[in-house]
Amino acid sequence: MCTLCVIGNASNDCYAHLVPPHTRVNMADVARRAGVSMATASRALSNHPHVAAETRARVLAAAEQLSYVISPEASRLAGGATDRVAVVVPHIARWFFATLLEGLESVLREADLDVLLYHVGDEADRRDFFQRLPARRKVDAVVVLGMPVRDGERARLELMGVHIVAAGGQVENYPYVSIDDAAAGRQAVDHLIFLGHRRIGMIAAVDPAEPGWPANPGRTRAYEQALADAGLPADPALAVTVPWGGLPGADAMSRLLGLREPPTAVYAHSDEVAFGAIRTLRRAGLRIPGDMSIVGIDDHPMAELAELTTVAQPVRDQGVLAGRVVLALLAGEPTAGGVTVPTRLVIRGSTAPPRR
Amino acid sequence: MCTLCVIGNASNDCYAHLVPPHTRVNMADVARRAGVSMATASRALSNHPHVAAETRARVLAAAEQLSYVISPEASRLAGGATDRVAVVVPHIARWFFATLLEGLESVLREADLDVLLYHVGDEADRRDFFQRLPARRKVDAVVVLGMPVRDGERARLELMGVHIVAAGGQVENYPYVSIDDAAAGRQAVDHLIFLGHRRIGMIAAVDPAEPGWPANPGRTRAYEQALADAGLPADPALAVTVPWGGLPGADAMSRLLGLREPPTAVYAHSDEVAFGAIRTLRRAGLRIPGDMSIVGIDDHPMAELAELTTVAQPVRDQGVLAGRVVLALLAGEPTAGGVTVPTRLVIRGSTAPPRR
DNA sequence: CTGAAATCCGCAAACGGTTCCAAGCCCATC
DNA sequence: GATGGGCTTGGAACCGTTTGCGGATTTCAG
Repeated sequence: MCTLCVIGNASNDCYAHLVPPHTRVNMADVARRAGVSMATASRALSNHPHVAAETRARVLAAAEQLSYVISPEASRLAGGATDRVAVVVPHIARWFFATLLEGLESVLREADLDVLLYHVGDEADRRDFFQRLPARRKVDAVVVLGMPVRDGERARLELMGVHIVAAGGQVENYPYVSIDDAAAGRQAVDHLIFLGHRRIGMIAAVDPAEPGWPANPGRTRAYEQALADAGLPADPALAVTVPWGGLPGADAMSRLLGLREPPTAVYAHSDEVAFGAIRTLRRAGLRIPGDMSIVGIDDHPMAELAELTTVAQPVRDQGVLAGRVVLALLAGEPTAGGVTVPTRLVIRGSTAPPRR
Repeated sequence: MCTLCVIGNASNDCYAHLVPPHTRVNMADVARRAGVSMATASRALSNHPHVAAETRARVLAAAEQLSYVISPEASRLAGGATDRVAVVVPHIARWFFATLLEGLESVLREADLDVLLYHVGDEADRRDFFQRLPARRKVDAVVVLGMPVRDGERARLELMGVHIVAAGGQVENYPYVSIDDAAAGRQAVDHLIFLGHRRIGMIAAVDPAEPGWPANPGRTRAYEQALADAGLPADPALAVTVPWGGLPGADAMSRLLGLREPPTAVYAHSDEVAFGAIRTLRRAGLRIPGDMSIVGIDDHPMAELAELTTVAQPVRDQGVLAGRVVLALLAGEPTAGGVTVPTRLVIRGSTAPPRR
């Protein structure tokens, strides 16, 4: 049955009772109807202790009957929380960030917190965001998704005076949740080494919107380290860095194929980049994994369709965990400094021992 | 130079002057410093007319020096707008919706409007959203992205008393921006027919979160109509409907291949579904387009990498246009009832004349 | 130089809640 | 049977802006 319904309508699609917006009812109306003071009404509605159960019920009933909704502005102004959290993302449309966001939103929504979305893409956006702090005074917490934050920017952020949480990124100054990039990279490269590859290429990706920044350091270091640990020579020509994306990935693979002595396997920093690489191989008439093995990171949904071996990371979960951290912070509970979620190698059809 | 800077710091990375959050300055402080009343300060800050230029400048200067930020709550409470718009999406992480959102966010952000994100996925979410109207009293407008809205739900939405805009979907009751699905479908199917295919399959997709709803009617009708117009027989076995997604797409193609007389070409309602179909074909050892042509709709970024022929729709643009409509509505300008953006066939390597 | 019109500006009343403080009440304890 | 203490409840002071209204000042034609 419709929870707001006055007339006991049994249908869930009861829309009859809701008053039109110009008939704004406020807490005073509710209080009057319940025969209590506003103070009591306020306490009853916001679940404060020290309100007689019977009184609370009466207030709640009155509120329902009037289909009263609290004014968030007034509430906040008078000292309450905003019940809003800002989410800052460098890319909205990329699978990784969108999925992170989806997980985060779900737990925030469940806790009745509103999500304010801030897209901070290129350098201009950053400057604007951290300088103007458009979220200032508007939120109880801010979550930074998959995005490095510079020292100066951190200083600004902190001036907002709210909780800060990081997820899916390389920020460790705040409570964070992310994977261990170095470990993930090792899983990928070690797999290739285990298969017997000795000449392994790497396609590293940098954010096209932030060309100045280095590619993911953990994933890069993992490659170098794995090679070193296996006693394999490090050939700088085998490591190519391109902007993030499928097409650049395709280019990168072209460069690798143009080498006098191309690799027999390639480790890509991300699945999307790997997909591009695959296209180049297919166009070149090369077989995967026969002529070339390739492994990515992420386990993008398309990886399964492309039969791509990859290192899976629980993206949505990271968002969910970040949301829980926010909730804990808001509740004043102590939280662990950071959470690292595990990754795992998913072997599909794109990797095999090198042809001898 | 830093726009907030009091001390004339030439660097853009000047963070020194911002006061910590506990030193909250309010408009009274600004007014005092500028030597005017709060009323004048308010008018100056919100760009009202009838404020002497010199006075305004003085107020603005005072505000800068104190690094004052207006309290949105108080402002709203006293009668201003919320400067927030709710965006309702059925899926956050899918490319189509995320891209729409990205476009929308960019123009809203530019207009200094905040974006409140509401994920309304399955039936339970819908019920909750439309019943509780969690966005009520919180926004100046709501944008519904790529999502049908039932009549009863519309009634609820309208009770919010704010502007409503639809984008990327099949809603025509509000100002909307979308493609012509029927036309897009025709472009895809007509292309196959033009190539000489006479036995054409269709993979229609329904939202897995809303299994009760039909697949996109425009795209379905386009298929039937195109066949009819070309004088081709309509074989019901050739039209299979599956939940949206790559894996279901793969299943669908399996079913099509299991037919006594399989099609020579397949029209998929969306690229993602087509990708799944492609995997099945590849696993079956069939060649594309040699043994089977396939065309999708969307021009997903991956389509280029998969060499998929598809009907491109300007997704981001639809979001941008929807944002402009919101702005116009908020400004009180009259707006056209709806905008239909064009689609175009992008021929890649997945289609060719049937083998004879 | 004068008077009216056009601008500017300040006062104070909302806007819709939250919460401190104190008063009223009931009940158990001494 | 009085006293003390714990729940409940109401009164009222904010929270930080916007804005209608009226007074003050400037502008400009006559």
